[in-house]
Amino acid sequence: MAEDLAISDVARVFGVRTSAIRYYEQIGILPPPMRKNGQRRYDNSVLFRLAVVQRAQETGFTLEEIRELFFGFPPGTPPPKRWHKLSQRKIAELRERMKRLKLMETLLKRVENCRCDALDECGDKILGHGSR
Amino acid sequence: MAEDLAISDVARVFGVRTSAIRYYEQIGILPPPMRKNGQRRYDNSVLFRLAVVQRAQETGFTLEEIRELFFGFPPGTPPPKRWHKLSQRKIAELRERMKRLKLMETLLKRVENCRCDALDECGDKILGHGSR
DNA sequence: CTACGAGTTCAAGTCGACTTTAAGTCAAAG
DNA sequence: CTTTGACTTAAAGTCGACTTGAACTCGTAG
Repeated sequence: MAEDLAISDVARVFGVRTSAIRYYEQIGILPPPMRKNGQRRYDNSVLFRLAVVQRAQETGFTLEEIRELFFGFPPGTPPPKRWHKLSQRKIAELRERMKRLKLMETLLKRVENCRCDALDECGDKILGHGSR
Repeated sequence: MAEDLAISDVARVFGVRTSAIRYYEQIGILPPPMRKNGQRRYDNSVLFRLAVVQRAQETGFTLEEIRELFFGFPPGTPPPKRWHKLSQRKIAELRERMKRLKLMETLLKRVENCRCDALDECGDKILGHGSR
């Protein structure tokens, strides 16, 4: 297995800039790695860690929440429990956002059928007949 | 009808701070109103304009796009045509975001059933069995 | 020896939509 | 006359996730 990765190697694997890796270290999401001549050298454990980080990001977690995932629980708390707690919150958030997106879509469709002459009048009508 | 509104009146009607009104003027979304003793005085046309702005915002347009809506078309372009052009883009964006949200939800649910011991291993599994 | 590329640090910049702050003006009330 | 409250301006601050820039150090190639 690959050991002794330079920061640029790690960055390349995940398609991010080296500055992002340093940033993650700075905010405490990646542990400070060992150094060779002052330069960071990573072993492949960082790859797994970054995989979790990236997937969690795609899944909609902020970096703050991701830190919580790693360090916000008493040591020994099993991962499923950790994920579970954060997921609950997140899923609720997602549902909320979905609802708002759907509302937007309806509004946009309604506005597409609008036939008024003045923009301001137009907005007034939409506003007047809004769904709440 | 109400004329000669102070900035605080306008702000109160729309539930925003006066600073927001000045900001809209600054970025060219509201026209500079007349002044009385150096202070802004609005007539009610600003109310219609702001109604459009607010509704457009709720609907997911950025202020930049809203300016485009007002000023980005040859004079005389009817409102429906204006809305139509922007809506097309926006609806596409919305669909894209919806898809991503749904993906997130599936991922979260999958991770809830995860039973691994180490967070890193856990992420690895999710990553390895990701849907793309 | 010198240049090169890749690494380092710390501070500052970016984006969007505002807000906050500091310092000043004005009219009405006490 | 002084205070109060609402207004004015320009500039700086906020949030999140980074990026960019300046100035510096390394080991290696020519």
